[in-house]
Amino acid sequence: MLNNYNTEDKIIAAVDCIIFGFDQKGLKILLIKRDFEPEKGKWSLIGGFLKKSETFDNAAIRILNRLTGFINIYMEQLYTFSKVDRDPVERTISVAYYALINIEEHNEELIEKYSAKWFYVSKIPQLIFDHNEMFERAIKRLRRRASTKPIGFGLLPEKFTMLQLQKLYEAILDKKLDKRNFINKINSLDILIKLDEKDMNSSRKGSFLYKFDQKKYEKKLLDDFTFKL
Amino acid sequence: MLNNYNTEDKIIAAVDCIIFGFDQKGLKILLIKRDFEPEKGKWSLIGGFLKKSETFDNAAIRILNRLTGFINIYMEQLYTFSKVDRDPVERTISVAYYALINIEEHNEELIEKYSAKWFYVSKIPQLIFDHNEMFERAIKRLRRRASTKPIGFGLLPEKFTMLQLQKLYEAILDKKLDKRNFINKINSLDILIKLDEKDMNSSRKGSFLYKFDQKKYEKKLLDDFTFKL
DNA sequence: TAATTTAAGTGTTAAAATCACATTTACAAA
DNA sequence: TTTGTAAATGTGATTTTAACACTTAAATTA
Repeated sequence: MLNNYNTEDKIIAAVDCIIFGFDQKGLKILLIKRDFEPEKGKWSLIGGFLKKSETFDNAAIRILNRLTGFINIYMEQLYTFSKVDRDPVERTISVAYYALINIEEHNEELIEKYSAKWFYVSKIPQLIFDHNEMFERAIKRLRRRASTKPIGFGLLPEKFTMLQLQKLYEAILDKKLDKRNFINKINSLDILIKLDEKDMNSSRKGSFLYKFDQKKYEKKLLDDFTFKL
Repeated sequence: MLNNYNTEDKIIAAVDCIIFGFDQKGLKILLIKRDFEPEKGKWSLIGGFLKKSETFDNAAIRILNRLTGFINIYMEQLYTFSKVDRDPVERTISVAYYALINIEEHNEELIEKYSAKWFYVSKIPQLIFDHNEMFERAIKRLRRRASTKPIGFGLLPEKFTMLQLQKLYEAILDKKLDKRNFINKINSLDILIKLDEKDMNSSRKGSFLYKFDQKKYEKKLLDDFTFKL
């Protein structure tokens, strides 16, 4: 005899995404002005509801894609939030994800269509529901993760300078780093490709561009290598 | 006008607990023989369903308490599993938690009542649904967490010897540690209280017992102290 | 009560990683 | 060709980690 769980409560499950981006001035997240009640007009994370036929990962990708147009970005499940009254309309649980995107490549039109806006992480407004809590957890996780896995590269353009990379890590880790020590450390990891090209925007001398060497990194992983910054 | 989410899918939400314990021979988890279909008779994590009126944390505590009688133990949300067909009966998502308990104090009767059994982590049988995957994720998390937070103490009796503590960390981290280096390291953290008592079971000389000094640890935390093992 | 047995307790040294720090170089613009 | 600007580069001091073996305390037994 199959038990059919008939007596169990059913609830609505949502997904919310903390989308990180990075520009010269620092780390940001993408927020939207909520266009429906409750809390219409307030700032909110990007979210949506789970369909019966998909996983939370699927839902997160679907939702992120709808807003940004991106299809292949770093995304990780963060935590599941379930305070009973977190959504005033109805009992809803929400699985939060965080994503890292290259801010230069996002789709302007979509951003506009959804009245989305980038906010520096030091200036996040009050958000609906428990979204501030979600953000706090996300940035904590990002800080830990970025110092043990090379996920940060997802926030940069494909080609970047050492200084950009350093500024990125300074933004993520929220502390100043020493230039020489940083470069020495990165070089010792030996997971970047130094290109012949230079970025001539920042100085007369120009600074060399680098790429992250995904293949080399994966090969090293097999050899018990750990990224540690 | 309040949107009421009427058109959204509703699903059943479950909680599953990976319960860690520790004895002289190593790290273990508590499993039960499932007494209802589907998969009746197979080994499974301890689980239950989320009620509309509780959070996942509440549900996890309730479920754990029903089985072990414990009320105040280290427990942490791990990950949310949502493969569409993970439960063959019905679409169900499950939030996994892991808990650390002092194996000596658990309630024998309850264990028997639920046909529960301890399994060494190196000898976990095939479990129902995606429970093996849950276990793998739990032990990975435990390993990381135990080396940055002093959670391991939850697995030991209140008073313990240095050797017990070392064996515990060897079991968690799954590697041999050097006795002198381990003691030096622990002592340098300065978060244990050395008692006047000795444990005379293990040797003629007897070995001193220690307690974890929660208050001192918390005070140090304020001072930007990090546990690192 | 002296000798034996057993695990507990204890420090030092070498190697590696981290940290602090200042000058030279390449290039464009004037 | 001189000047201005940011990029590029290396060394020594300090701290942390890792390897390693003998002495001590106490119960047991001869």
